[in-house]
Amino acid sequence: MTVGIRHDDLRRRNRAMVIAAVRRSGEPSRTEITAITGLSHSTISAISSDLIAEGILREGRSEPTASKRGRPQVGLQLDPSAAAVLTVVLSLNLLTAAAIDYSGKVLAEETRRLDTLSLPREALVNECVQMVRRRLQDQSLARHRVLRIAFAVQGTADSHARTMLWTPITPHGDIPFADILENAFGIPVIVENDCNMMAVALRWRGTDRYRDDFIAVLLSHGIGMGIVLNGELFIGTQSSGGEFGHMIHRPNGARCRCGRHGCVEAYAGNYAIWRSAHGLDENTEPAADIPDDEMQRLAEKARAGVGPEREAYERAGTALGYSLGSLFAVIDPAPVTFVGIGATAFDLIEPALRRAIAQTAGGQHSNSIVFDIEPKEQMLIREGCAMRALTFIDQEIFALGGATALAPQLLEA
Amino acid sequence: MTVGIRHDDLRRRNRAMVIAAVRRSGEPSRTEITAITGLSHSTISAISSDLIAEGILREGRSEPTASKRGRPQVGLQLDPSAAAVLTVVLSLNLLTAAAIDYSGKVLAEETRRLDTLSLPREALVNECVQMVRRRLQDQSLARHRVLRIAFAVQGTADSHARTMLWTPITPHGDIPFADILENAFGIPVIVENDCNMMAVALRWRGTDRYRDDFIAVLLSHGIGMGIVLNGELFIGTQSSGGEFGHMIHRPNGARCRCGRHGCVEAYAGNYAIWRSAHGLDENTEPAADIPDDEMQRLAEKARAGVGPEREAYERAGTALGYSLGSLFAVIDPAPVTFVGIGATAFDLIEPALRRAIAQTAGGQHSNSIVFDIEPKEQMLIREGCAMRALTFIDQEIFALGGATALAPQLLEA
DNA sequence: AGCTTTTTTTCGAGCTTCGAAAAAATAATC
DNA sequence: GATTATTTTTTCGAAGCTCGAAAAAAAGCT
Repeated sequence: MTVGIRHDDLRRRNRAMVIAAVRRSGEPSRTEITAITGLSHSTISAISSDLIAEGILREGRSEPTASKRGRPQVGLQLDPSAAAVLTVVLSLNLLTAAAIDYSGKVLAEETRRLDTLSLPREALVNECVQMVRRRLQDQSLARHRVLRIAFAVQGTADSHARTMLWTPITPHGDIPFADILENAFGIPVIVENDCNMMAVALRWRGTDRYRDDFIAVLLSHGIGMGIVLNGELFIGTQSSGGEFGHMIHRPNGARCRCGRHGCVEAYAGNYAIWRSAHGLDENTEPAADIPDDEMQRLAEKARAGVGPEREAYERAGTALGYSLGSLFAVIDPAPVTFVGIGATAFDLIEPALRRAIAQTAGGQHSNSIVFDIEPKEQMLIREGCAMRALTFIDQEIFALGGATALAPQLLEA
Repeated sequence: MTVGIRHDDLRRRNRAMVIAAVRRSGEPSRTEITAITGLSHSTISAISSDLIAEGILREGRSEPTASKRGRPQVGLQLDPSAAAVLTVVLSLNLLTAAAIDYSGKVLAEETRRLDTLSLPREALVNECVQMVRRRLQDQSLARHRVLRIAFAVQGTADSHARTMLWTPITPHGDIPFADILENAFGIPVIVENDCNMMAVALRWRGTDRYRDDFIAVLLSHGIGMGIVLNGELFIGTQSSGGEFGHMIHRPNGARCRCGRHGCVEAYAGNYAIWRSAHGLDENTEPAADIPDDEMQRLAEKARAGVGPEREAYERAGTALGYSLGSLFAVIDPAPVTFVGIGATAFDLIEPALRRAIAQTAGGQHSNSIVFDIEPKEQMLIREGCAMRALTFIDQEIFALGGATALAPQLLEA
């Protein structure tokens, strides 16, 4: 806001605009880009011709748009071989990496089960480094230069997206994954919160209502949230990634994994539902991990009829409803996607959730609030990471123009 | 984000940048503006010479910066006669209007007491129109053209800042004040929430910690909030102006003025403290209005020793603490200024507030969170309105250049 | 084969910013 | 008091960008 626009910024910004238009629209013609960006035909022609010459865009081969009068439009698409990115997702007992080409297609992927809770710090770091090394040396990336690595983790990252500050999946904190991986491979790295990446992915999926303002809520062992406001990912002033799960539902209430009492998570996390369904006191120590099929069985029992299981899900719905409603009081209502294993039991949660939300200030139009379901969080997180890394390349590297002719990345460790 | 930058946008933006630099810095020299904006000397020279020729800026007369070697810097300041704005603030039983010159100085003001709760809709609207008419015809504005009117009201405005949707100060809602006043006077009008304007004012006061992220909380009959994030006023997706006062503190708790139960306001608003201090049930109907001196007396009693008054303030602090802490879980902690009559009793509220906030996720660094006090809300709201309207002129009118030579506004109704 | 329609490129004009040099205005020095 | 040094501000030509209009390209229609 405080810095002026220089003359050469202009080209950079407009190049970024054209690339963004292509990334968003699939295969727009130059004329369509003209309409999207509001720039003139001449400008779009000049910029896209540059981008094609630099190997960033290419003309689409297909010519399916028959039966129209004049010169046919020729669609522009991202050149898949212009670059590649790596995504790494670290979650409870699971490490996943994938190679993605510049157009966003998955080239290869790999998953490993780890006992993250008990693994020593060094071993955990080493697993990640080895995984990245294998992916980089894999032949799927032989013809690509990898320009970015996006690392997503459950928990909080610092505001510069360089260090994992805290996570519930291991007792070790303050791990500077960005520095570690950059030193090892010489490729820029960003560290991001998993729920934020879910939100980014939803935004790119392009559903109408997930454009400007929406929320992604992870219902898993813990509760997480990613928020998009005004079309941009909202990260708080310290980039903690929205600790929605630790909003206070009931002062001095049930015991939470975080050590405090009354958090939403202590009512709606897997362990909380499990604890409540088994009739345990709400101050019972949270279980470390509960397998997905165990939660599925719990949900089945709850669906079968009234009982402690049903009540546990209702309590979860109430906690989520009041907290979402309180959030909506400040943020204003927005569509919500529930992600993760808990989302498969949304039918059990929804009635109590809607009842609770209706009693809050943000719930005045409670019935018009839309909820969506997306059971598989892993894919969503990977998608978000990929888009995050790719748009970085678009804006910070390819928009510059001259700098495109970078030396090919070194793939040695 | 989706629209490209045209060549003529460049000048517009850089002109806006120069005007903003002058408005912010007081009386910067061209060289200082060069440093602030990052533009070249030549560009700043050209732009400021234009702005001076158009009567938007002028060279400062004072030359106090002695004792330096070379050619002395000559400061640039806003030309006070370039334009003027009107601010109108409507709050419980009070209507205030002020005329402000382009440099931000108050030219004249007027205050009227009204019984807003009982006044019919037509009469209320008429009071506002008459007030504006008197201000516009006043000779203090004889040599100024009024380019904007900013109308602040307790309650919610629509997202286009045109209609007052709902307010606690009168039973009438959906009053299109912007259209009414524009039709009457032919001057563009914006309708804003009072707490948002408090936040805008704090931002312009220029204290270091009120730059990028901070919160203004109005402690009055009701509880309101204005939030600035990333240096910009945050208004929710529907511009409801952050109904923080109606976050749920205790599900099914005390009765709130809004008809729901358990809202923060039902514990921390004037009526809630009064109700609690008098030992009334928490479901007792909220009082319509409580004079400031009555609240002062309550606070004195609470300071005198332990008793129901002291407890009432503690309950208020607890409610505010938990809610702020929950908000901080999502937004991340930020400095807070408490504004209004309740802020004068902050010494009574603070201990319980800090205790509560320390038990929430957002309160991990509870002791490092800074709280400030600003008892007089009226002045703050007026200041915010003025800056809002003035920056509108800066960006939407004066940044354009050619359009500056607008015909003088017609002052007739 | 010629005409119409639509997309894309080309080309000169008009702005804008920038860097370097010149001009302006003052303090320091001799 | 005249000269020199220093800092601010303006001037001027060069380079780059976008735009509109016109031309070129590539189809369908008659």
